[in-house]
Amino acid sequence: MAAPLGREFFAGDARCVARALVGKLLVHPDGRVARLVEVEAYMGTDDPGSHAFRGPTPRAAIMFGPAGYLYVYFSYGMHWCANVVCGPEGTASAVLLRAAEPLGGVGAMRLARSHGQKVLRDLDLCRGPARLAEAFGITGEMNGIDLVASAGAGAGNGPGAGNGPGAGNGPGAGNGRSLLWLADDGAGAGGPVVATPRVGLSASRAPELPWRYVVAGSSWASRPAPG
DNA sequence: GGTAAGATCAGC
DNA sequence: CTGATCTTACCA
Repeated sequence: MAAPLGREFFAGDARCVARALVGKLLVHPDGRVARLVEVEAYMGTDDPGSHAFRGPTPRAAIMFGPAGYLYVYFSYGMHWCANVVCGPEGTASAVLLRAAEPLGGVGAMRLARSHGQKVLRDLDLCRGPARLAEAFGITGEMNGIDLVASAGAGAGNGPGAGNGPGAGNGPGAGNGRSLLWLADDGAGAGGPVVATPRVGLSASRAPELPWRYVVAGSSWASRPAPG
């Protein structure tokens, strides 16, 4: 049983939320499920590594909004990366989803990730932020969606319930209408979670801060972590 | 209106 | 290690 995470889960300090998210599940309504093994916290106007450092620019504005929404940005002219907005409204922070262990819907992930006829190992499906986003079909069109189930998630068969992909089969049935959400199955991270410096930031622009949280020794992570 | 750098990945 | 590929934000 995997209980969807509510908005209050994301409303705290992004660094605490990030650490707590390791071991949680990312769930797509079509049955794709993966356990997060690596995330990073990005803060607001005090964090030079954050997109919100320059204030609420059009791209970063969503980071200043309420917690529990998806922030998707386009990276290096070809990749999408997925974040969860954290903290109280008016402050900016988010958690970047960097890597996960595929648990369900692996076929759909492989399909979403296959660019040619190349065969991808399970290990390569979600190992890295752009790979993870691609495996779950996350693109800019999903920027700003609510990752938290709306109240009264029960039936969801109203007059307007017809649109949207994959209405209500699979594990997603409990959530109502989100296109994507996070859940807790109680299993935890399966090992110690360690904090390391964030990946990919130029050292000259941002000081090294240990805001990357990763399961020690996990081979599902985008790069090895001490363990 | 021009430009440099970027929360990356895949192929040599 | 390097190329791909384009948006964002900053500067003139």
